[in-house]
Amino acid sequence: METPSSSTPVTLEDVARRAGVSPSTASRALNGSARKVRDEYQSRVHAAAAELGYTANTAAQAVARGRGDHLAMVVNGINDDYFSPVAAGVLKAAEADDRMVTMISSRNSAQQATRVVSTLRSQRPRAIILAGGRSVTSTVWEERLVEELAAFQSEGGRVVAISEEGMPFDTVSLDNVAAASELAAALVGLGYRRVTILGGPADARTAHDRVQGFVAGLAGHGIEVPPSGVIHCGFDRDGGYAAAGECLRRRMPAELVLAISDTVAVGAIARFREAGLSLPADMAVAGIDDVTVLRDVAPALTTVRLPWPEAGRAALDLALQPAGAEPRLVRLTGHAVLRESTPGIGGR
Amino acid sequence: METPSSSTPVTLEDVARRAGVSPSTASRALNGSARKVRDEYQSRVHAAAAELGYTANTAAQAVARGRGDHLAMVVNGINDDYFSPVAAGVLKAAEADDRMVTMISSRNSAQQATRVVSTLRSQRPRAIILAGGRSVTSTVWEERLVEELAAFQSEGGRVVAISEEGMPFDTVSLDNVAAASELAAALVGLGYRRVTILGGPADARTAHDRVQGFVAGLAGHGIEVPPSGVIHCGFDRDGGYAAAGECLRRRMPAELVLAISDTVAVGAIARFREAGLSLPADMAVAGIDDVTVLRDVAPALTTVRLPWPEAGRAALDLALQPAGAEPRLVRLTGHAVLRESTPGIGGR
DNA sequence: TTGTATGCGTTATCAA
DNA sequence: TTGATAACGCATACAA
Repeated sequence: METPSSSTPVTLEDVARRAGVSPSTASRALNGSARKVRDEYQSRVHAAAAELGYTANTAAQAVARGRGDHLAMVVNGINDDYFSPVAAGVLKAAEADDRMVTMISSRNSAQQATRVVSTLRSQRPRAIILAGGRSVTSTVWEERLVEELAAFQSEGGRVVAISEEGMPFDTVSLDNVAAASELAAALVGLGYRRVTILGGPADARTAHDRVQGFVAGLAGHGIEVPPSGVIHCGFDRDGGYAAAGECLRRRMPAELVLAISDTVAVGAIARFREAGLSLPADMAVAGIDDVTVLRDVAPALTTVRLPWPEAGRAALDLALQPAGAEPRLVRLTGHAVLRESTPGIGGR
Repeated sequence: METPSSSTPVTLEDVARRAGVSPSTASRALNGSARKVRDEYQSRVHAAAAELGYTANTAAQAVARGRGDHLAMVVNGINDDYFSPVAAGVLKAAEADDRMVTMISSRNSAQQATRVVSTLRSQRPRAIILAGGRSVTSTVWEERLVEELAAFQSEGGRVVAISEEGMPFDTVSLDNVAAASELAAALVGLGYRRVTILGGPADARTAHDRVQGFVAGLAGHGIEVPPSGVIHCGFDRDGGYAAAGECLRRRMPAELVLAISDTVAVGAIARFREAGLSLPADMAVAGIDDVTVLRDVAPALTTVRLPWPEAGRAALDLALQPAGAEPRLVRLTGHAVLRESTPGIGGR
């Protein structure tokens, strides 16, 4: 209960001395594993620790044990106040487990990601969680990234990737192709025929898969999307805004716009509205993710609900399990949620 | 360039041996401060480090130096995919500085926050950033929290609070009273007279200040808000939704609803719409924060733009400076942004 | 079960 | 400038 106005942290030795036991006993009583300490000592040590305001030095523990106990996560980038659903999912799960997670942004670049993983590695965390961010064709830097992660793993760390499959690590994958495909199919069912796809960055794996899913889903119902029917853009609101502008400029004959994400969809909606279109009457728009912050935009956005919280949970669970002989794969799927932004077309 | 498939991290000693120098020299060449190493050794050590793929063990450094170099941040809570603007601001600034920040949620409770700070303390971070979350009347747990933080500071750590003033630490404050007041005044200028306030949690300091600002701003123009004109609710979308429901139930004669935050406002909008009201014709709504994800809700939300990115930057800068004799205070202000959700009333 | 001694990877001290 | 040596705070193998 003391708040020493002095300046040096209380150490385990201080506690031990106060409790009249050896440092090892204090260690076992406080942070040790199997309870092998006499009840009397146990309580005396705890009392001493409380009185002194002792807090274990996790850095020292990490040195002694060879590895820390916290998680590290690499996210793609940080856009003002919108936080990637992936990151939120992991953070939420970590919150439930009372775990700390160190976050760092890869700034949307595999090169930076490599640097960043190297830095992360120096923290000796229990696990590194890599959230999204791969590109279609694996670049040199991406190979270096995998090497760096593999090195971390071979040192005893755990690595788990979220989003795209194909990395030699435990992976939680959201089936982007299936998600996009299901959505596309559902919308064809509502009568839409002429569609334009807002495809995000051409080299981003997630975006690529979703576009592919859209195309496949449409093709399954006899609708072909010409290459010109896919407009590439940034993966955010502004990207969608710009792409919608492009869509208008080209006077594309679309009655439905399929965006690779909700945020892109929202940007598109803003642009269309600015152009004087009335939504959803003049143009239907759908996205993917089911970002809850956007539940209340008008018209309510048709989307695919992706189980981000579950993905975060799964990633954490994988991270806490010891590594298996083979990389594990947890595959999660989403489902289309049809709302006002795609009321359907009477026709055909 | 090697990726050892073995299992033990490369240590400084390995590097030193490889370079034919002592560990001390290697340490100085790689992580040391003042350059006092012969050029030849310098390059030999760096070469060896690169060849071996050496990464400094920050945990060990933290032990040796007595303190780590990363930042820790306590946020209020994590709501699905919406991330507090404060946290985003700090993270963004950290991204620019290439710094890692360990995040942990206080789960909206001072008691948990105390626990959490204790945990954080054990990491021996360079600084702890506390984002919001204080209550109006300081509770016992809040006192404990301050004690805990003070202890951390007296051990050489830095503490900086964001949001409310009044803590004995360096603080970045967003003037909530002024923000709310300015908004209220502007809206009175648009002709609104009958207003209901969606006030958030009665005991949350930020919410309290904003309500106070609303009341003051209205009072400045001769408009009194009776106690019944303030409806308390959760600090999130669902809180706003519920409060708007309450507002309808009580048949409050409002023409304008002032919400303490954009998310609360959005919840309210959803509820009003559900009730068949046409916005903004039947009801004007305004919030505070200017959350960019919500820029595109329809009708566009009138709000107060708060400089969260700047706040994050300022907090980081304070955290990196050595502590001063007196707690520093950086005061930031926001400004009202009038948009479609409050078109104004011709009247009076 | 408890204590002693040693080690973890790095930095700081102090001779050389 | 460099290098041996002693911390740093904690965990653990081993002996008691």
